[in-house]
Amino acid sequence: MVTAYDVAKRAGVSMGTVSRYLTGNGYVGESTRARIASAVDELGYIPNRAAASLTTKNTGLLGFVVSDLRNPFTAEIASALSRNARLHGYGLVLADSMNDAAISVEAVESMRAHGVDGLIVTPPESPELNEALRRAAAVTPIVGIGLRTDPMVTDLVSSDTRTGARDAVTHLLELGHRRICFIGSNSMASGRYRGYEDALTQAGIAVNSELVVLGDLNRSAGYQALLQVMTLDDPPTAVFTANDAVALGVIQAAHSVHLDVPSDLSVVGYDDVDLAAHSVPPLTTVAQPMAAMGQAAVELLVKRLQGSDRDAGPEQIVLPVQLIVRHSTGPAMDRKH
Amino acid sequence: MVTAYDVAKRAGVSMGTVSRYLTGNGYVGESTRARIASAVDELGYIPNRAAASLTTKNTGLLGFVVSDLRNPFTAEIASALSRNARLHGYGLVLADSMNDAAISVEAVESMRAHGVDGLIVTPPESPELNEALRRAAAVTPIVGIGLRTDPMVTDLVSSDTRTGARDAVTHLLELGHRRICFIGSNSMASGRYRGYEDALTQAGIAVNSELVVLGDLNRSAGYQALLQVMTLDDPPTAVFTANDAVALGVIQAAHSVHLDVPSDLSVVGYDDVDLAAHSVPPLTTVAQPMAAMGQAAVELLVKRLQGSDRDAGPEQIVLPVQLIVRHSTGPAMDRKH
DNA sequence: CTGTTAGCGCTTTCAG
DNA sequence: CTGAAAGCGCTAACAG
Repeated sequence: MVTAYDVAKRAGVSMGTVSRYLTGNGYVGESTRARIASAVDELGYIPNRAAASLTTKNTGLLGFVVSDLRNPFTAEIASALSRNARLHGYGLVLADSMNDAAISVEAVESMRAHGVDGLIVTPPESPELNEALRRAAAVTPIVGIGLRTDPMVTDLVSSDTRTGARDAVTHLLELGHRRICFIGSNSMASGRYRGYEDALTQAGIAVNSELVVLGDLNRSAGYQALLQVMTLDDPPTAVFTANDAVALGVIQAAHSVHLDVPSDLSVVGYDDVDLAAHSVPPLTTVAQPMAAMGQAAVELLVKRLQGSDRDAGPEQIVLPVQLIVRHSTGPAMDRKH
Repeated sequence: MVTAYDVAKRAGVSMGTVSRYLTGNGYVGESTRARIASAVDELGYIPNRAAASLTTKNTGLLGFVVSDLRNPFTAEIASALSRNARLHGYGLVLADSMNDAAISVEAVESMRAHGVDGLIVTPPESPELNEALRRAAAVTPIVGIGLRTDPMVTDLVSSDTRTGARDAVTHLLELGHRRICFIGSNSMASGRYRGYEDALTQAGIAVNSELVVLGDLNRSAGYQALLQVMTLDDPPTAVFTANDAVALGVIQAAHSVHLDVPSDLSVVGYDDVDLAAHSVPPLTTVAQPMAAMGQAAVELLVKRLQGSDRDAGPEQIVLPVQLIVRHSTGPAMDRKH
């Protein structure tokens, strides 16, 4: 292995000088600089960051504990993180927890052992993880992406779900829909539900609990939910769902009962997964700015790492979301005939 | 920061003993062991692997330079790598090159600087990368996933593309198709094309160059290609494409000219991307064993790292591929009427 | 079974 | 502007 010492010897200088050259701390004469430079590449020298970290206390590594890499959503965030970490001179250590709390905790510890300078985490799902993060936060800046941790020990990057949902429902309202169904997860406190309420309220329409169905967030849940609401005396003409999977299930259910989307029923999803653009009809949905979220997360972390606000209180960044109108939504039809 | 020294002090032993306890090398008495154990967790001690690496020469880190994380394909491999690395006690450093050769090279160097014990790389696309890998290979075991590097310096994990393609075409043949079109990329040397040839030859059918169209591997290329072959005097009744995107384009084109899939035209794709299961009709396609490939890559690397065959010649693992029959293929129809 | 003692490769004072 | 020297946290002989 070629070390800084070898470089020093070859360039005829001391190790201290080589180090100053490499780190950019302290002066190095013009000609010395040149000699070191050529020694470096003649030898193919690559500095050992682990050794450096021993004195500098940082490894140049950022950790990312991701809930599920196979989700295109988080994969895109991971991609953005990799890119932005690189742009700031950091490497990225990745651990896919596959939605398993125990693995997440293990991953956080492992990353601490590897001395990551900062940590990025997507949806902290469990008390144990929260606890592990709390411990880690004492040593290392952490930023969460997406959901908020319970005791909010970390910085947070999220998107403006509530506004996104409001926009989606407003879009439906503007198309003339009045009976708009919400199919979502169990939390009425979710931004998606609140945005739905906001839009209706703003339009002077009361929320009708018959039109709100809460359950799992997958295709079959959407399928069932739609069949259920269509049995109402006065069924909805549009539905807003908490995610695209549900929306796709809704569309499928609609077809199964010979309802055309969008002429008989408009549906808007949430997330803009890959599938959304290719469903039939292509899905109107709300896209989260994944790349921007990844970038914001890295920048937040780097600011903590390099800035003076190392110990400032938790910060939160909320990014705007975008309604993407495709072909699953259309004008409300008069149900009379 | 709490160090091994603190633990030693608290447990009333020497650092050497703590080290032996931690690494498992050498004997540590029962009671001593217990005292160290409690000191460790009272203090919340986490060993510093970077420091350890200084003497052990390994960091417990595996590097993964991925061609494009947003491809569900490689994302799944990344997920498998993360999982298997963890199972073997390694962390995973990830760099998404976004198909950029310069970034790939930079990533390889960065990983060397971080001292990864081994490197995993998906499709080495450029001469520069090949060169960087060649340099790195002198120091670190490398395994490629997918394509082969030009001078084959690295171990390789791939899937049996040729057989997969042959199976796909044979499936079409068994359905009675005789005029089967191949839509693929520019390389006739590709396994996919060769598998197509194999199957036809085996069935005693000559390859008809009219039915082979080579070009880009995306949706619109597939769309165009189909339109083109359908203008032949005797158009194909089935098409085998080099990937799912192309297949989806083909289906779209078929619909646009009022051809029903599969009754008028059968189509089979390659890759089994997420979309494939959800297209209309769901796509018959060939799935690569991504998870198995990730696992094989890690195991190959770990074997090099821990085994005695550190310097054995390059090894190659070819994993079997699986034809997934869905609904885009059906019996050949007589074109007479 | 356990303590002592050299380093590992690099950064960082501190003198020159 | 540059050299010398003292560690950083840990492991690996080597004695005992």
